[in-house]
Amino acid sequence: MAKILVVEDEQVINDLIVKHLTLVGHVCLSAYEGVEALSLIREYQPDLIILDVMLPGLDGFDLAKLITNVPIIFVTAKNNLSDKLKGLSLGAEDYIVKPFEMQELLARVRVVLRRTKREANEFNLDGLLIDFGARKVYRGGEEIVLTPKEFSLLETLVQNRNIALTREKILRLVWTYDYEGDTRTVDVHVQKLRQKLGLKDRIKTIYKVGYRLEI
Amino acid sequence: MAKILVVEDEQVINDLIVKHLTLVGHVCLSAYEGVEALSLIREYQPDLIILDVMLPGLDGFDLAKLITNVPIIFVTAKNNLSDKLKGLSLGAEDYIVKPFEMQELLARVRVVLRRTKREANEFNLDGLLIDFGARKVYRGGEEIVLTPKEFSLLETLVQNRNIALTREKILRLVWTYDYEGDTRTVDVHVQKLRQKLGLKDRIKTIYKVGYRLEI
DNA sequence: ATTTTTCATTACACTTTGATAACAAGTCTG
DNA sequence: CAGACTTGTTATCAAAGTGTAATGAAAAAT
Repeated sequence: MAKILVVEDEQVINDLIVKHLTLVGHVCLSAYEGVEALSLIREYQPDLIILDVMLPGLDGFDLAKLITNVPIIFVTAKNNLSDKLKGLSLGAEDYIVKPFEMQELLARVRVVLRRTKREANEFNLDGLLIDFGARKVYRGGEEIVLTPKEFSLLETLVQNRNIALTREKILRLVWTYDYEGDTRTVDVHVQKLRQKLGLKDRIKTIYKVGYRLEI
Repeated sequence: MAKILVVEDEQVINDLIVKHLTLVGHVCLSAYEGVEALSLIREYQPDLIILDVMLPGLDGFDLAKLITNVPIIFVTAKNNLSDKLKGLSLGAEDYIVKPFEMQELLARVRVVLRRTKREANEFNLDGLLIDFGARKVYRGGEEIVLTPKEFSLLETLVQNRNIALTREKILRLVWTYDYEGDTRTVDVHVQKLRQKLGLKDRIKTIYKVGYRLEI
């Protein structure tokens, strides 16, 4: 399942959370204060952090500021609006107030993991399913076969969706960064994508600039 | 800025939510029951749905099952664990219990949008939203189509707002550095911007000098 | 080694842009 | 306030950009 770090100074609660998470199949790590948590994060790169706000020393909010790229669910005794806002604005995926039912925590963990996993691996656009792991694309269960270059182009368009990409930037991202070819090459591949995927309206041409995938 | 659909049968609450979301720059749609919501979703493709669980006819949970690809924040009066679990398992992005503080709702909306949309590089001027990443401009949700030169000119005016720019400087910034054309070309493009964007009063002419965007 | 696939390039039709000219309107200065 | 100069506004058309299909070389698969 997932590697989850539980940062909570009260040992009883920490153990309880770990026990439940382990029961549903996750691998857990415990930390009892902020600095310890930081080194565990660096060493083990957990998939999710459950983080108590009230910690001795470095508190949960300070810790959250130092973490990027790992989803966080805050846990706190304070049912206090400004703390909630603070947590959410620090990039928390969720916020849960003690006392909470263990079932609710588990449900929220499931949601966050489902989301982060799915986001990393696949993308849904109109009726089109893009599987980045397998580098395959499906429409209504049927695979649409893309060549490697076509898939890479689609991938960078999706990663930079709603952003205008110049042909030069696309060349650097999809081809090698020192590619010396014609920028018209990009055009031809974009046409292929539009045609194969039926994304005529989604992949917009920006005259004199490049292309943009609009979602 | 995002398109948000508010599905809530109590008009007072619906209006209140819409009011706050609009104040922070979103474009809102209201639905007062499930079937109406469905057709609005199909027609307008909102970026986010705020969905009351208790609805006449088709309820929030049933509605959620019919929706894919649009994030949902459930709103409900029931602070009831099994309902929360049901909502979260149906793929809700979040779950918020009445009575809630409007600030908390806004914070959760921000979190969901940050996650789904990725924050863009935007600038707000009067009712005008300039998205530099996408190279698009909106007024009241409607896109105003600018040509490449027009957008570049707008960009440099914004970057140098409240500074008087000579025509020569504008030529160097927007056109090529060694552009050999007439400075009257700048005038024509400035007129186009004033006309398209309704910035007659904002883009000031400085007699014998050039132009300045005043904010 | 032969066949198949991929993909860069070219060519040509079609679309969009925007520099310029020409005239109208506005602003300044003596 | 009149003339000189500056800026506003509109229309036009050459030049530049893009869509698309075809071609053949290079790479990959068989």
